[in-house]
Amino acid sequence: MARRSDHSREELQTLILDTAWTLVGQGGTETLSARKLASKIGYAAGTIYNHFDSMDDLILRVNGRTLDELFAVLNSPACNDPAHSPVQNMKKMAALYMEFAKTRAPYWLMLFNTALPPERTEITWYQEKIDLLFAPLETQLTSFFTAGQEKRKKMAARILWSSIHGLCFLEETDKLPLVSGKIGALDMANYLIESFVSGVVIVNKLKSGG
Amino acid sequence: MARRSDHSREELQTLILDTAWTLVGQGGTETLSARKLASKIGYAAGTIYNHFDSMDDLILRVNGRTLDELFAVLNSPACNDPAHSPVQNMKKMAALYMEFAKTRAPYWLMLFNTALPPERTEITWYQEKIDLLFAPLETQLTSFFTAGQEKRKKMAARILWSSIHGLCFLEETDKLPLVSGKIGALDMANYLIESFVSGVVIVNKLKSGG
DNA sequence: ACCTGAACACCGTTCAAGT
DNA sequence: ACCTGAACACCGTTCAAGT
Repeated sequence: MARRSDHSREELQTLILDTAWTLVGQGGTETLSARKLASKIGYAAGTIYNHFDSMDDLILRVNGRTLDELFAVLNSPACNDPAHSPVQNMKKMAALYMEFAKTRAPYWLMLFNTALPPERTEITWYQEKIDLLFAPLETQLTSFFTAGQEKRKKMAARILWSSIHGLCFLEETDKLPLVSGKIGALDMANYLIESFVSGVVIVNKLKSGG
Repeated sequence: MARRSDHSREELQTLILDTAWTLVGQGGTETLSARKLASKIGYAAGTIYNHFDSMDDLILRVNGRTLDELFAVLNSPACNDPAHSPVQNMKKMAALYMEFAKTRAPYWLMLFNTALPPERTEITWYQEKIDLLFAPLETQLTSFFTAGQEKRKKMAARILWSSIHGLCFLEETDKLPLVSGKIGALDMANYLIESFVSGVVIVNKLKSGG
């Protein structure tokens, strides 16, 4: 059969992506298959390959959308409040991140369960989205570093981000052993932020000679 | 056909597990399939289900073996050296962990890409293996806490572990944006350990009234 | 130019039938 | 008691054939 006039090329492309998004939301990565997706939109499975390189490519696009949503969350005024201290703002960011992981679990899990393709260095749009995620945290950290400590500030942002992610990830996947009492990953993230920032201030003073 | 006298029940069970181990080592989780595994040991695919509940169960056993290896690494004298400071020992632990992640990549990745089954609360042997992993780190942290701060010490161990894992994970999966210069996850782990421990000491002093 | 249907090469899992 | 072979219900991906 020939081209169908139902949808333009762009329409069909976003229809596929939207439907993939819905399927992942319903049951995680496992629910997403080319055949299921195709039947859902009334096309043959092969048609998907006319609009996406592979299922992995499609998953990457879904992940891109998730990264966009995550960025919106971490950029919300709630965790960039001038009336609050940087530490308070960062604690809020951690809380929002963990809430995102819980409420959007299937998307968030897919983000980390899927490996980037080997030619990932060429997928700059994806790396750029990831880069963006670290910016809000860097902003909150500025007051603890001098102008000459740009590199250390970048390190601190990456460390905090990875650490909070690690806590969240191990908790969500039940790989973080419980502490007696009702202590969850968020309490630990708060403890981490307090201690790490205090420590950074000291270490910085020592390095700058004092 | 009937039971074959080639292998005893235990022999066949470990043969399956060993072969699964080899397959994962060769090409990661994707290389492991019931059919491939069965043909490799000269049995029908169905036989595997006579010795393991499912492929997920088998993967869990492989993960168990990985956890054992990881524990051996983190328990090595190299990172529990009385001649070294706790901070030095913890840095060594971080280095060994990251080396493990690199050299045993397929096993290490499988550990975190596979979700625990819903009845996980009943799989105590797995949770116990995870628990064990945190013990060496707790040991190194003892000197920074008083006897009454047991809970905070446990928190600190979990935080440091999760954080180092987070750094390692994001780096290994290319999700940690680079800092200019040759700064890798290990440098960040070292920075984290220094700063966090310094911070913990201060925060503890404040809490105990000073 | 694009869509289909069928094909290819795979999966996990179950189970009657056989010894 | 345990193993097989075949079956069931799926996969991702390709591509000649059709419009």
